[in-house]
Amino acid sequence: MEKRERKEREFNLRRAEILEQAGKIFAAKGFRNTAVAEIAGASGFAVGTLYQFFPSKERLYIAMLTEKLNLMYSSIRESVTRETDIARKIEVLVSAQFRFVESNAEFCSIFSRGDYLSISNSEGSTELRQRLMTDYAVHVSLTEELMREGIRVGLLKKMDPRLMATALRGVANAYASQWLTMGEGVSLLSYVPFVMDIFLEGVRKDAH
Amino acid sequence: MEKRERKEREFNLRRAEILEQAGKIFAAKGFRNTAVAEIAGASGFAVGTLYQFFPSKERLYIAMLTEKLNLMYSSIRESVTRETDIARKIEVLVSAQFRFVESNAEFCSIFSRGDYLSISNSEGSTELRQRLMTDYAVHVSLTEELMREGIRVGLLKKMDPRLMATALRGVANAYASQWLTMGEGVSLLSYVPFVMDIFLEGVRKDAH
Amino acid sequence: MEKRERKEREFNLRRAEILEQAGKIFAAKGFRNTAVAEIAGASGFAVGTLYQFFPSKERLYIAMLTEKLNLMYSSIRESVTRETDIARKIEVLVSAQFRFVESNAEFCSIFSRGDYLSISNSEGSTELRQRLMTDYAVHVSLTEELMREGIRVGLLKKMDPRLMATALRGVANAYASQWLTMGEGVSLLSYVPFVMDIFLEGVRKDAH
Amino acid sequence: MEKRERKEREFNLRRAEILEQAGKIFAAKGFRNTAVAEIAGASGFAVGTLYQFFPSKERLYIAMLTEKLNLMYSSIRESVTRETDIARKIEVLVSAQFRFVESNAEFCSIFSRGDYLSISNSEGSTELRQRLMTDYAVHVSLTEELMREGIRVGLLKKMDPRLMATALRGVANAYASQWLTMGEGVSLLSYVPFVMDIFLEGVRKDAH
DNA sequence: GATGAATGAGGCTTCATTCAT
DNA sequence: TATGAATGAAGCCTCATTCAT
Repeated sequence: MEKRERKEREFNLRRAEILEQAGKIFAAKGFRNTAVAEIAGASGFAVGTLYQFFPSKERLYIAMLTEKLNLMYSSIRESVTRETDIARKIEVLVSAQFRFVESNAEFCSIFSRGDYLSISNSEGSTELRQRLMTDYAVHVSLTEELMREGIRVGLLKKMDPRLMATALRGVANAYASQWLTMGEGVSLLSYVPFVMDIFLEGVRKDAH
Repeated sequence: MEKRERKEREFNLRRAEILEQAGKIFAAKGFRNTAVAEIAGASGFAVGTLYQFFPSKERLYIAMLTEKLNLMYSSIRESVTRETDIARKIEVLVSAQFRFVESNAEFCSIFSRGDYLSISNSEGSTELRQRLMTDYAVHVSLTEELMREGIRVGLLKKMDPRLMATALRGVANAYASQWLTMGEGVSLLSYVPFVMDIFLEGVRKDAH
Repeated sequence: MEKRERKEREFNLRRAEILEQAGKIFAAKGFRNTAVAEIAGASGFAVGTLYQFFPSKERLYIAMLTEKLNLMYSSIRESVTRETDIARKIEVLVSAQFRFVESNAEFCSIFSRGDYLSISNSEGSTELRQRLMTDYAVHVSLTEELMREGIRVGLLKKMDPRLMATALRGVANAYASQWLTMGEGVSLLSYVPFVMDIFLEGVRKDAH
Repeated sequence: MEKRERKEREFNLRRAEILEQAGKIFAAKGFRNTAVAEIAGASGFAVGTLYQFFPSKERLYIAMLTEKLNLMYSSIRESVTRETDIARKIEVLVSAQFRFVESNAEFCSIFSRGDYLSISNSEGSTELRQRLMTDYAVHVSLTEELMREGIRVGLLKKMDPRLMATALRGVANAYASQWLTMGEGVSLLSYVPFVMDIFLEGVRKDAH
């Protein structure tokens, strides 16, 4: 019987539609300023229907955040894996992030604004924090791993990989943030060379 | 008659106490999750009393944010002005920020979380955004100005000063953020040399 | 599908029930002295439910006032229109008003007390004032029109119709007010002949 | 020792000043919409000082109302007593009322709006109602007495004096109300002849 | 006696969640 | 299964009254 299967597909489609709309609205207005009714309206369902997909506003928020974030992390991981040269790997780490930010500007503003910590201090809060932290830690590990490899192969100087990783993320995030708020017509990707140049060579004038 | 003077001093003391407590609680729970009654309780006043110092929860929030931020900006500006060497100026730009972050960890987490955008879409919202933007723009200008001077005196290579300034802020903020969340026992200030090294020299291994 | 129709009917029934109870309580205690929770309780709904019918306490008050007032005005107008003789028209103007007052004693006490001006000086206030004034002006016009016609057909003496209309309303209102406050067992309608007699003939003893 | 005397005079002056300002503001905004602080400000005293003259907002309101009302009643009574002719007495009853309304327009609008019933249903309410009723009853008695005398001396036709009194007050009040709301440049007193004419002769055209 | 800052109960309104249809 | 009206707890703010100075 394929009925169950079709049902499940439909269920997932609806669930995705809700998450899609929720992402937009949460991104635009923040967690507390967003009413469940609004998300329901935007996704074409009744309020009560939302509660058949997600048991609470909080869990909907958490689901939206973690699923989308994991999309970003895995897309970055994939891109990096595809490269073999360590210099290219590092560059791709940045460009993959930038590509995601460009395609998900609204969503990313949640993080550039930190709204993800707006949920109450109840149980759910710590759970979300945990999941986000864990996912983030994985991403950080990846970056640090690349630094370590860079040192091993003689591309990078000897330095605590964690310090280098933090710096790289800092530069990348700064450009992403600036692009998100000031967002001129330019593509964020066009900044990748500058990120790499500053990160690798620094800004001091060469002594000749 | 010095009575008025004493009154005014007392008024300011109480106002400061409220701002102090409000800063802590807002930092911990965000704007929407913080109840006015909670701030009142923490600062030892009745709810109604708060409203003799601030006409609304929103204005209290705005006052807290802008006053504290300006404290940071002006302390940074002062420190920078005291130096004459451009390399030192840049270093002090970072260390002064780090010093402020260390002394105001809770407060700074508001920004590392972006909660400052949680206030409603009413009039106050745009006003706050304006003030914050303006203040921030001044700080950005200062950084860019230092970059420009660095180029002029031959310390920094020729590059868009804005790109360099963004990168510097990115690296500094990344270290500050990490320190805020992971906060080990180490002083944030001890990272200044690493920031400067990475920013100026980059992380590529020297060819010898 | 008649479901929507039934829903609408139910909606209107509930709305009417709320207006009914609101009318009673507002009449008894005035606008400011009446708590929304009280109306909710009296009409058997939760507080939040009221706000699905009326967007604010003020709008509920305005709705209650204007809808009921228009009921009175239109019932008076209808009664008057049904008559042809001008003397009868004038008499019916009074008796229709008295009949309404008898059936809506509580509501009318709002006006005999002027509570309708208790709402705040905000936007809503002027709007209500406008609507009431307009509706009232229409009623005054009707009365004056009758006076004018009375003069034309030779029933009434030549005098400013406005002065006569004001006097007639004054006498009628005085009886209604007295009945509302002192309200003995007698019907207010039984006073119509006295109103007419005094208004038409005056109280001076006939010279014979 | 005349110190006590001077004190008392001062006390009464201040008390009168407060009542004066309270009258204006209550008249303009109603009981519930008027803040004690506002009255204090207008009369140049601190809030706490008001409470040395009146134990509560409610009692201040009651004092203001009853004292001013008694002023009106007694001025009317005096004027009436000064006349000997019954026709003149009745006319003076109206003109004295009109004169008071003209000099105390703001205050009178309290009654033309019924705000005097806005105070809470607690103890004070019934007390105020009682006092107002009593005072009003005295005034009604006076009017009825005049009617009775008018009948006795053959000026008025035989009719229940109460019905006549009510009608007279109705006509007078209607003109006063209209003058209060529409208040053109004309003096209210100029309407006395019309009141008397309509009341005594009615509006029917004389058969000739 | 005069002051006005402090108090806190009480009011209006919002909105996440439930449940009868 | 989908709906959306009903619920009521919780939040922000006001203001009559008190009391330390």
